[in-house]
Amino acid sequence: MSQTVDRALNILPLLAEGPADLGQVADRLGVHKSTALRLLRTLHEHGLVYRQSDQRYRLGARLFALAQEAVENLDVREIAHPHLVRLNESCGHTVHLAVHEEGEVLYIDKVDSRYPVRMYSRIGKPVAITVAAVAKLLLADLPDPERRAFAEKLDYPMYTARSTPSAPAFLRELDKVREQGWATDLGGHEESINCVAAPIRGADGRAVAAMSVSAPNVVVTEDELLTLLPLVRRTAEAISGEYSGRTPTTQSGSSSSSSS
Amino acid sequence: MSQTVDRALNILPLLAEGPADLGQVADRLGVHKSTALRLLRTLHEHGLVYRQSDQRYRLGARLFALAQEAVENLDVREIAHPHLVRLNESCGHTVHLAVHEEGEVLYIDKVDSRYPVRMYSRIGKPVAITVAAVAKLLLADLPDPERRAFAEKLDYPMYTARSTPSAPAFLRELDKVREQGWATDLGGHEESINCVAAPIRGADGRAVAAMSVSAPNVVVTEDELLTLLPLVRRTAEAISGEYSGRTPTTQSGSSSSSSS
DNA sequence: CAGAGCCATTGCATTCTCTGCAACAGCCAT
DNA sequence: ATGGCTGTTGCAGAGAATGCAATGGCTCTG
Repeated sequence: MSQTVDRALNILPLLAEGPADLGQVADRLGVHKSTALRLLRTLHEHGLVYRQSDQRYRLGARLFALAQEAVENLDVREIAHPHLVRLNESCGHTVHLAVHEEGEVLYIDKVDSRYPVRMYSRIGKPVAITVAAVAKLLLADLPDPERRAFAEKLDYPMYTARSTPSAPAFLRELDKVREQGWATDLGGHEESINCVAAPIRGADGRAVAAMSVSAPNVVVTEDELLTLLPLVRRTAEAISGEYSGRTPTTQSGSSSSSSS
Repeated sequence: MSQTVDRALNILPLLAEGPADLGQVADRLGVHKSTALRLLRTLHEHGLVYRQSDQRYRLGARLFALAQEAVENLDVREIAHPHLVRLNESCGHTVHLAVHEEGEVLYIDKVDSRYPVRMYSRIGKPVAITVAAVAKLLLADLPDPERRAFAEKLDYPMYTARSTPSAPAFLRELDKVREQGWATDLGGHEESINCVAAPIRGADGRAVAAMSVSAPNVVVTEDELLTLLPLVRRTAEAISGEYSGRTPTTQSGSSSSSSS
């Protein structure tokens, strides 16, 4: 809608691939160097772009701050977090919280007591939408025609032999998920990883988020993981209750701490 | 430099404060609603802004993805990470990695084996620049006049009684830090938290990053924490060596995994 | 049920901003 | 020195963004 802004914003994903100099940016944008320069300058002033010592441009620091503020403003996350922690404490497995946004499903929170390595790297990342348990729940909740249209547009990569192979299979799966009110991913994305998920619903009954517990085969079998289903569903229910205002919000939110 | 882009980008921090509707955005931007609408649309198309069900706008998902890619492209981080993990394994405390960028010092990595809660929330967040050990190291490395000018412009909030109170005190501290090649933060930000930090230097000797180990008083005393100093410095040295190409980069980088 | 009021949205003419060009400056390598 | 490479700036023209006013959808109210 706005050419200038459009061009400027196209620079961001471009730089996300790696640092680039003025010429490269101008070329890939299809504009004159001077134009690219001015766009980069504006981005720079806003801190979205950083100029490193070799004069090349990189994505800047403000981007982190913005992304962080964005995630902190998601009220579902705020409410859900203590529940996720509690669930994690009682079962020990990885717990995820995800939402549906603009055709993508992405993690907005995660608690993992065992593998702290690179934990943050998953938050904000779109999930494998055709296989992830949380994705199934969120998509199953869409109105019929929309769901159908969406399923048609998807790719169905075979991450493993148990991945969802096609749109019809996916739609069948969604029907089942909607029916039973919970979902699983049994090795559909990574051979050795299973998940159980339950939806979090707002006051109007629509799924606003979904949560899941994931564990590798080597720790618990599929059957053992399914044992946790009632607990997961209860947790999701508790969050739903609080989110939709039915429950008086047990205690106040968390605080923060810090260090250097 | 570019009015349109400038306006569009001003929307982002505005929305970071919380969701807003078209009218509010237009007002705070000082432009006509139709203009604001078109800007928001453009941002929307790029996924930087999300329109929630009540028609109000929020920061969008793409922001996460971008911030994530940005952080993954920071090569210091890539190289440092395994070292940080190893250090964390051997001492058990929180380990941070930070860089200096555009007048801010921010964490770009963190390993924390004990408190998985909200781990990610610290990454990308600007540190308390007047007290954090990593900030002292990075600023101590600036050329004299620049350092001086920068120190003058800072605020010196008294987080605790031991916070750096003023620019002169800060500059003295930086001199000391530069002298000794390492830094501490002893309760300067949070009464009960101490840190020890060491710089990571590139081939030209300039500090490209700094790392620290932090622990609360209740776990280890100041003196005990200082015991770790040699280990921290050795780790920083190892990372420096690898980053500047002196060391043959032990093994290859990491991979990724996933779940749902 | 009608009507008022609010908000988002659109078409259009005007105007102002952005664009691309060309010239300039700094840097490195030849 | 000199040529080529990069980033940078001034300028005039052109195209794009702007604000206005009018429309359409919605909810709240009488």
